[in-house]
Amino acid sequence: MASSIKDVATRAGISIATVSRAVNTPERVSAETLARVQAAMDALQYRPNALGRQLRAMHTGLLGVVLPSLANPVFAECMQGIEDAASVTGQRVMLMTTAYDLEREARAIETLLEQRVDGLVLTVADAAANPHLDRLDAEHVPYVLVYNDTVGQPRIPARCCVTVDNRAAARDAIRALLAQGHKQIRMLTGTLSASDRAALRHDGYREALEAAGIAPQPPVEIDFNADVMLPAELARLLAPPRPTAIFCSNDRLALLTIRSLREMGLRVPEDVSVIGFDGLAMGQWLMPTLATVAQPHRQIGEGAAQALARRIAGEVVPSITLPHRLLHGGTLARAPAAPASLSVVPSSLTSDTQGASR
Amino acid sequence: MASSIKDVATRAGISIATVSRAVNTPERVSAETLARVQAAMDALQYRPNALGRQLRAMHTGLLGVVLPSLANPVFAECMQGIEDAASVTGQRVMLMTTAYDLEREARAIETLLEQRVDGLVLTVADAAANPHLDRLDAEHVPYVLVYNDTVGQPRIPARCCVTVDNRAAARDAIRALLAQGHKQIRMLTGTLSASDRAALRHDGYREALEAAGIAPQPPVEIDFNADVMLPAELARLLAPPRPTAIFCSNDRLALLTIRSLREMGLRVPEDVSVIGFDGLAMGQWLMPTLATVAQPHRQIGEGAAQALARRIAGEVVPSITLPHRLLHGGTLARAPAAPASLSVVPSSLTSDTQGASR
DNA sequence: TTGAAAGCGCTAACAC
DNA sequence: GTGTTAGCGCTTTCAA
Repeated sequence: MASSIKDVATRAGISIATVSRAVNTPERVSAETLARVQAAMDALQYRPNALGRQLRAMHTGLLGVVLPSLANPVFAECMQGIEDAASVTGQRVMLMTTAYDLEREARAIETLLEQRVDGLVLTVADAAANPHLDRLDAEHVPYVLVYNDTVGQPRIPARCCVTVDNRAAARDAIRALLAQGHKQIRMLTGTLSASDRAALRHDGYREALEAAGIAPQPPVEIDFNADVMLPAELARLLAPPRPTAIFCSNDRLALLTIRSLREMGLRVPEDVSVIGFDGLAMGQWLMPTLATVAQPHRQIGEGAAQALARRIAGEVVPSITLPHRLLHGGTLARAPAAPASLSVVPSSLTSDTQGASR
Repeated sequence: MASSIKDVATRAGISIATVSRAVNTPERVSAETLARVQAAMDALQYRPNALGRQLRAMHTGLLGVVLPSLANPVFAECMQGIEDAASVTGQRVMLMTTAYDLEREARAIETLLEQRVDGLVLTVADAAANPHLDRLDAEHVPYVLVYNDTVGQPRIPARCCVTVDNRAAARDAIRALLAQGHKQIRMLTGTLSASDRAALRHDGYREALEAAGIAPQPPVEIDFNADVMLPAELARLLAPPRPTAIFCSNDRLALLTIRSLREMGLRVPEDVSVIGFDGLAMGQWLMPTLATVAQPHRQIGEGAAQALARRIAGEVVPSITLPHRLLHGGTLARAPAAPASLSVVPSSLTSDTQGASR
């Protein structure tokens, strides 16, 4: 049984109030008593009980974090940023993951609020249409969104998002492709309707192409969690007019694409250029390095924790748009004079069903 | 101000005891009062305060997690496993990261214990020589280690580790290399003294080679966090007798190695085979896929959470050794008849100091 | 089936 | 500089 303030008081032969002062405001305690308290605390291995303190104080110094999954390095890095920033100000962090499941999201928020976190950092599928956020607003719970991007959207009141400018970032990616002479640029994305930022990235894709006088092809949507590309999907991705470059809405998809292309005998970047989105550290360990639009995940997390701290303090905090950075990696090269021909239908287009059947 | 049990009681015209029962043991409350309590709770948006409950109950249902960093996908995945398992039993999870810093480790543990977590899951640099673990033992705090591997070590009492058999796993990696005709096999590792498991992997490397009648070369140690390989390190890695295969103590190092080799014109796996350790999901998205010894990170996390639950319940729980899995990826091929010659000293061996100077 | 009351560990207002 | 005491929100005896 852990010892309490009472035990310390008894042992030091003083009142609990003085022990409390010794712990929290030692300057208001005489040197002599302070020493006695110290001795007692050491002897008893006293460790203040945060629960008692928090119950009394009506706040906890706890931040609740609700993210889809740590298996995605994007969120893992962001979480690290949150933790870093929180630890600087002595806040602690409670994490719950949701796998984008609305019901788990609800439970997570509820649990965190029962624990009386001072505020929440969260990522949801679509921030403009999330019932839980409406409730948080109604209950005046301080919260900050990460990655969700409602900045351009008309909302009153606006939600505090810490994010990059997804649309502009996507435009930059496409422009980098255009600058290398690419005209046929296809987009590969996770389910558009399931992610506000994916939709925004698609907008950027369209805009950049249209500004260049090129008619964008419809994006190829594939299941967010797949770790193989189905033959049908690959076929759609390469359907005529054969693309010389592919813009993927995230790095994971980009890696998957590169692999699929190579398996069917296409060279990256000689035959097809590929650019991703996220800037996973890992992409830069590869050879060739992955061309991508890097998001400052760590800073997104840190920024969110800081913004949240201010919201908790009662400030009105606007959304924060952090700069993205185009990484001109080795998977991006000049467009080939003529698209590589696929004389033979590669095996992966016909027989790779077994690997894909999970 | 959030409403409390007292508010609900007042509004429902009953005592707080009955409200408490309505929440926790509704079967002991008459249907009629239950309805009244429900109505009051809804009207007041009542949310039970976990702090009060926990203070009273003398346990919290909180698990403390202490890990080096979530930027490392190994720990991120493990953390996801912990969270998954915890959420099944209604436990919640508080995370603190340490960057392997002993002082941060101490603070993290202290903070978590002040919050009265029921137990801890942690990874430390060297479990056999960690002062904090000794204190946890002395205070009878339930805890479980992940990745740390003291299984083979004589210790009384043994610490509960959830891990793979690092030594055997390394042996398997080397055997796979031997089976492909490799005779000159070098090992690349992070600082050996800083990691009990790296040391064990090195043991496995030595053993497997010696069993095959081959004298192992000393391992090449490089800074754990570097994201470029220094020319001097690369030179040591390739020093005669020129290796035809390289065993890296983790996947990150393996990726780095592959990149460095390719930059100097060596082909992987044609000239040099590379095998890693960890089984990062990402390694399988690459082309060629990374040969590696996969650890079941998710299950390690889940297993730890479950083991911890049992320790909290008072059981004595032995260490758990989870199976590793050899992934025979594309970066591993038959040894070349003669090692590739490096006629010219590649530029990366002489001039790449700028990239490395961070 | 319900209520009164004690107490979990702590802080802060107030009195000395 | 120190002590007394109320009370944060909750559960759980014990009585009724």
